[in-house]
Amino acid sequence: MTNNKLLSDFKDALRKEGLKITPQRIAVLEEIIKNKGHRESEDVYMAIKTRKTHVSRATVYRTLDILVQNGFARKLNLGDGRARYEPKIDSPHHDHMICNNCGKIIEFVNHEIEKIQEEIAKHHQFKLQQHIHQLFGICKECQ
Amino acid sequence: MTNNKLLSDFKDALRKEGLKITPQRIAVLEEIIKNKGHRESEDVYMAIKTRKTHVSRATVYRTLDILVQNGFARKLNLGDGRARYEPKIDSPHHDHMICNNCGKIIEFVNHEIEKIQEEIAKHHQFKLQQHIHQLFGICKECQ
DNA sequence: TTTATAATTGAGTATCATTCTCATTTATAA
DNA sequence: TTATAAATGAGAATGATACTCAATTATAAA
Repeated sequence: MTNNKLLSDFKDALRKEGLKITPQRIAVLEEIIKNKGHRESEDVYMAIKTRKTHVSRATVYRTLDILVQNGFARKLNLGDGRARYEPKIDSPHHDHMICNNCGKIIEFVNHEIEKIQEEIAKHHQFKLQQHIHQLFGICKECQ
Repeated sequence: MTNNKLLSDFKDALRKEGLKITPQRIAVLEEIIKNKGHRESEDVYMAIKTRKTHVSRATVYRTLDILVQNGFARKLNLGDGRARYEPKIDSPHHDHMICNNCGKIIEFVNHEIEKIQEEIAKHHQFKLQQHIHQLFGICKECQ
């Protein structure tokens, strides 16, 4: 998926929701899909501010919410009090391994776990909507 | 494990750490092992305050940390900005299913997932220390 | 048992990410 | 071009948790 396609998808989504297409919203989308991954709101705010578009922290938070709500981004809670945002497009579902020493984030995918999860939910007649699966420890480089 | 045994274990742990045995610390332990599970700090604070021992929020937070550090309690991050604490004694390792509607917390155990997790970590030469595995959705009663 | 003292406590303040408020600005439909 | 509802931004509010420091207390030693 090209960035142009993404951009127009985002504009479509905004229209569909009755939201306006503003330079700030476009800038947040562009910053997020740069695919540096796992960005903090403050990060995104600073990057946009430094580069070109005038934006406020409030608008960054608001736009990140829109991105999450419309499936363009995923919001991660790594337990340190600061949310992270990653682009959701083109990236298959994955979970995260976080280094307790250097903070590095490694993505992992495991279909077996996904399957077992679903079985567990089913067994409890629980309608599974999302999940968080994070492994914390010390990465290869930090040992 | 009786509560008396637990109490004396806690006292031993405090001594071992060079910490003093205070009524406030004992009260926090007692409140946590009541096994209502998944207690918020504010909960614990109110319960102790209402019943008997004079205690402050600060001391509750400090003591909960001591309990976690010494393996008497586990701290949960459910993504809503308020930590939960559960007694760790006698309870086998488990993860949590959280109802997005009513907030109910259901515990689940799955050894297969634990095993796969370890394999994933090993594969990345990652030294696994803790993990978070939470399933969010709608519980049986809320459907 | 008393004393000395370092640890603990509590009240209130600080912090920090995030959300809210509301006056001003702007995108967009007509 | 205009009208207007939505969006924005600056700063204040929020809420959980951590910090500060003077007063209190547990405990080891006398």
